[in-house]
Amino acid sequence: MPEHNSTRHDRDGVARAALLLLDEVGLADLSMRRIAGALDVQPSALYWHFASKQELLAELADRITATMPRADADVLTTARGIRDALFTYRDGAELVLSTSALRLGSSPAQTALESALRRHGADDPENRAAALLHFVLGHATLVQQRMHADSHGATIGDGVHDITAGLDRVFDLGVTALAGTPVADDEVSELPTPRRDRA
Amino acid sequence: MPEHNSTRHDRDGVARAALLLLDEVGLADLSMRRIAGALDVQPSALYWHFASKQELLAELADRITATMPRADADVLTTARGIRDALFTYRDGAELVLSTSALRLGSSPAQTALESALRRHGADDPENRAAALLHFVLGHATLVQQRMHADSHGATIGDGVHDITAGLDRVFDLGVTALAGTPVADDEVSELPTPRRDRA
DNA sequence: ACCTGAACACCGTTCAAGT
DNA sequence: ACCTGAACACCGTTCAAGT
Repeated sequence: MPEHNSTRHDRDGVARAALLLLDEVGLADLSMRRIAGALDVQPSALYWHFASKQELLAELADRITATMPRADADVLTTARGIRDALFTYRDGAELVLSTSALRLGSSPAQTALESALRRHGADDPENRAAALLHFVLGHATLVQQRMHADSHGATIGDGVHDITAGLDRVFDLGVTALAGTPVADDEVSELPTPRRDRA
Repeated sequence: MPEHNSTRHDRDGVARAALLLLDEVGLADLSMRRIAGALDVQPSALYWHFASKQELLAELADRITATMPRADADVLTTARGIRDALFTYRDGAELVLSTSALRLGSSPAQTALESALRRHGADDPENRAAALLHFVLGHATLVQQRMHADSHGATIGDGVHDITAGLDRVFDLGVTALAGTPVADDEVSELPTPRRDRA
């Protein structure tokens, strides 16, 4: 059921319609002509609001990653927040990955990871944050593609549960390992990390 | 300069031409019509060898990942070998990532990582291998896109050296962290679960 | 076994012209 | 400020027909 707006549109409206359509049809079928159709408008009309499809996709990627988690969360929670933001829209991870080639060091996601790592007392927080982001993007892209493939592919038994659970374990293991062991407790002047003496 | 073969082609020849063309024009411009043109053939001729473009791309991805490193290498060497295989062709990482949604647990890359992890004495080698592969794919995709973006984008000074070097550090840090600390040396005999009593 | 020729239903993008 | 209409140079895929 199309939108049928008799009003004219602005940049925000176009982006919102495109995001809705992305969730319906997926990235491969998200054409300028389809977006125009959803807005009851000629394809050429979109080029008043965006210079190119690439620019429109970049806007969508920015909107997807704009939903960033609490600023005071720990590393695992922050990483999960990023992953879940990518999961909010169909093919969100692939879209962000395709788009985030530029501006590698400045994304809000990487910033959030970096400060969480600093609170955690990890060494080399900049590079660790980058590695963590690369892992999350790769992982989320693969998981999302697999979900899509399973949904209309040959489903053998009910292995879906096991697969999803297994992938969640892979995610937690990856994030935990990449967060790193905090540096020696007595070296951290400002934020004394809890010592593990409960064994 | 096109190929100009007057002979007919087989599946292997089509795949090789496509791989060559991929390196020249990149994934976005790798159309069936262009591949056909490189072979001096009508586009429809390709459909005798491959059922769809998707199937052809999957074949290319398989060929890219078929170059796997020595079977007895350590984890870092194995991971670097996978990354370098992805770097062999333009957009190789993106292509493999797009294609490897299916058959997640059976790739030769993951198998190589898993046995390297076992030799390293890491715990939970299956999930670690998966996490490692996700990281390598995400990292390589981002690096490769950035290389492409830099090559015809706004280059500020000579920051390319620093960027590449920084990304290499991120890669090594990520792989090392994901490889995990080996379990205590004297516990590794058969497989008795290690008790952590070294604190 | 391998390819041509023609067709079908699509693409992104540009640009004069309308309101 | 926002859109139409028409055009241009492309896509992937199918299918009868050729050799």
